[in-house]
Amino acid sequence: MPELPEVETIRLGLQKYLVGHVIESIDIRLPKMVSGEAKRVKDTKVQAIRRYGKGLVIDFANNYSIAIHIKMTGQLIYQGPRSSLRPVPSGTGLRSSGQAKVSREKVGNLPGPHTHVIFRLNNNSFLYYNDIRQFGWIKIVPTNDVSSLPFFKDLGPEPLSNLTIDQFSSIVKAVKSPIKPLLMDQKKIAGIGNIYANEALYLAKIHPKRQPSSLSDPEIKTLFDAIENVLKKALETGGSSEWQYVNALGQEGSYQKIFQIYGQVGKKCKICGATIQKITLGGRGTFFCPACQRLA
DNA sequence: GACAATGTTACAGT
DNA sequence: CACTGTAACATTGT
Repeated sequence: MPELPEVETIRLGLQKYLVGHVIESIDIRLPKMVSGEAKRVKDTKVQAIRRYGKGLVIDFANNYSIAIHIKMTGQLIYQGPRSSLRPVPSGTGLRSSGQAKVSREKVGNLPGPHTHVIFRLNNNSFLYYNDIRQFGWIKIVPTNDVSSLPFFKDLGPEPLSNLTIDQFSSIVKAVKSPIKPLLMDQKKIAGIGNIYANEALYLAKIHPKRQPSSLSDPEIKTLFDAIENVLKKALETGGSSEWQYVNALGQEGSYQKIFQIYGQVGKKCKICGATIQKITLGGRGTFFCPACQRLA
């Protein structure tokens, strides 16, 4: 699911296959998914792919950009020659070409019934935007305007790059909502969603309902480290493909195979053997070990 | 049929 | 205005 590790994995794929190429045509099958003038990003080179939290930005040489949010069920899938103009770092879960195993179950033939936008590129390749629930959006805007778009405007710091422990500590101490909704608040910290909030709190042995102001400094540091460890591990394994998520080549990640707490209701805690419980918090499914993650 | 599903976002209430 | 909590968006699967 598209949280920071999943969106970053997609970004690495798009960077590898799109940069340097040119969009020749854009087929918008579901107009409500797209805003702005599509013609602005035709016939100009893709320069870079950026990610902020769970948002993606494709920058073009003419200073226009495509901003994309795939929300819960969006997929961005590249089909075409796998010639790369720049290397992809290893250990990112993006399997090398040749060995690629596209998830037929999650992708199917393209375009499919949930393909809403099709980009055709100059090297005989295609980028498909699929989205079952149609919650996502694609916005074509001048590059300078991206940072003032509603989603990007108020985005908090990046947990894997510019978030410091001091900053995290002051954010935590200032908030009155329980700790789990805080972790998922994109305005406070960018990129953490329901799965990794659950996993990080379990790893840090902190109850999802704990009041942030009640956390000790060591607990805050432990949580800070847990967030980093969980997100890095998820990146290494290509993200979680519990539902629709696949990378830019249509391949699944494997982090869902090592979920410690998310979705594990009724199973035994691997640390203490207690039965994992599920509650609803902030409208989201919340999983925790009642023994390891105590409220008091 | 009821319910839940990775995420924002608009709205109501304090 | 700032903050917090809840429902809504649309579709699929159990």
